[in-house]
Amino acid sequence: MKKDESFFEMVYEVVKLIPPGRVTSYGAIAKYLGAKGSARMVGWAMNASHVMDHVPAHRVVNRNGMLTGKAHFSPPERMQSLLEAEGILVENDQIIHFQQHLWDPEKELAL
DNA sequence: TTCCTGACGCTTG
DNA sequence: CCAAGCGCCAGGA
Repeated sequence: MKKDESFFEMVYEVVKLIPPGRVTSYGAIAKYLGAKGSARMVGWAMNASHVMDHVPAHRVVNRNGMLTGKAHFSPPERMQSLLEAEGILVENDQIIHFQQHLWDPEKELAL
């Protein structure tokens, strides 16, 4: 992997690799990047994602499958709409069958 | 250069 | 079981 890029750029690549209808957690990405304890960095990177590149940040949620970052979308409901458009049911800002849609980079990419 | 903040996660009370 | 606090790393002021 390219490590010359900033931390958030690496996060973008992983998020972009998330297939439609799948979701992942900040911690999973952080762990995959080696910053297992720094899930916040992933979320922080996502915040800049909407400014840097078109990253499917709506496919990234916290470890509970809760749309904690929805507030950063425009409008916030956009996040849930995008997820439901991919076949992911969301209720009360929480993904239904989160584990079922979970896409773990360490498992899927099996690096 | 130093201090503060942040779309999280885990441990402890 | 529910609530609160600390720890993580990087960027901006």
